[in-house]
Amino acid sequence: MLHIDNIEKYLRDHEISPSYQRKRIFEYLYNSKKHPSVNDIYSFLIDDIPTLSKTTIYNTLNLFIEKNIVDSIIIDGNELKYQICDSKKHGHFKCKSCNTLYDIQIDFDNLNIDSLKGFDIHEQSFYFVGICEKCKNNNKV
Amino acid sequence: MLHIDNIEKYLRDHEISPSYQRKRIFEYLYNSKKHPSVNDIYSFLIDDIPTLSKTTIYNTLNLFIEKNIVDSIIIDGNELKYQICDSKKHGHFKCKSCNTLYDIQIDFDNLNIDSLKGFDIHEQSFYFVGICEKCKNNNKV
DNA sequence: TTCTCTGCAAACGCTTTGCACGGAT
DNA sequence: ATCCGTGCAAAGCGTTTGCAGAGAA
Repeated sequence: MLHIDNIEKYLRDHEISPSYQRKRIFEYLYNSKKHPSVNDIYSFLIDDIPTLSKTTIYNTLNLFIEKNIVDSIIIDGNELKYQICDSKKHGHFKCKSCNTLYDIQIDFDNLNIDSLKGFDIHEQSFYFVGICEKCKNNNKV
Repeated sequence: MLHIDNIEKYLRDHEISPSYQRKRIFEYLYNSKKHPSVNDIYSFLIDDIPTLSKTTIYNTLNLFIEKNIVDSIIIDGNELKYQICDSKKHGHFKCKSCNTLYDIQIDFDNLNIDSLKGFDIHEQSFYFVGICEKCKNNNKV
């Protein structure tokens, strides 16, 4: 797991001038165990920053993506989710019942997929949808 | 690869009354090597069926999905792509250069991912983005 | 007739764009 | 004074919904 002890420095190191909004958005992403959407970020920060607009969140996230410190993922097709880039590649499992998005560690390097021979891979994504163990036990789905 | 020799019967067998539009949309999906979007289907069929509307394509595809004969996939986050359901699970590789979407055969059963133990998996998706061999050779990207 | 299918028009939700104000340097 | 970040308002785009007319049985 990526460890950052100084967000302001981290942003500067990635050529991002650390405005208050940008720091708070990054901080929320960094501390979040989930993979928040723009609305999640907005709902969380609006109490602290009453003037905050979603445009700023979109601007900021797109800047972060451009500077390669944040990734966007899409599971359902409705809204984008964001997460701090992590060198360790992982996939996702989305529980249909509780809507939790779990990180799934996958050893991509050992996949050895024949049909990918000769292709340059820049990005990869792997996800599952189903029912998580917790919901299976609680709700007997 | 799924083989269907009578589309009308295939639709009836899946509780779908085979209207002309539905047959043509299914036929296009079935013959298409790509994974067409609604716009792809519309562009292809509009010459033959000048009254065709995108609403009908959406209606039809959603009906097909409901009846489990078509899957929708999303790679980029902008528009949905559709494909005939195939029992053999596969992933996708999207070439950034030529925008081709390749099917990638993956042995999902042998993945043995520890963190998925105890989870019920209903859907799974696996994709890569990068440069395909053809584009590497042609354009020396 | 009755029921289903089609397709126009409008609505919807997420994201982007245009632009002007305000703060920092 | 200049530059950059912010945020309102509007536009954009893919998809869904409302609804009425056409067509099948």
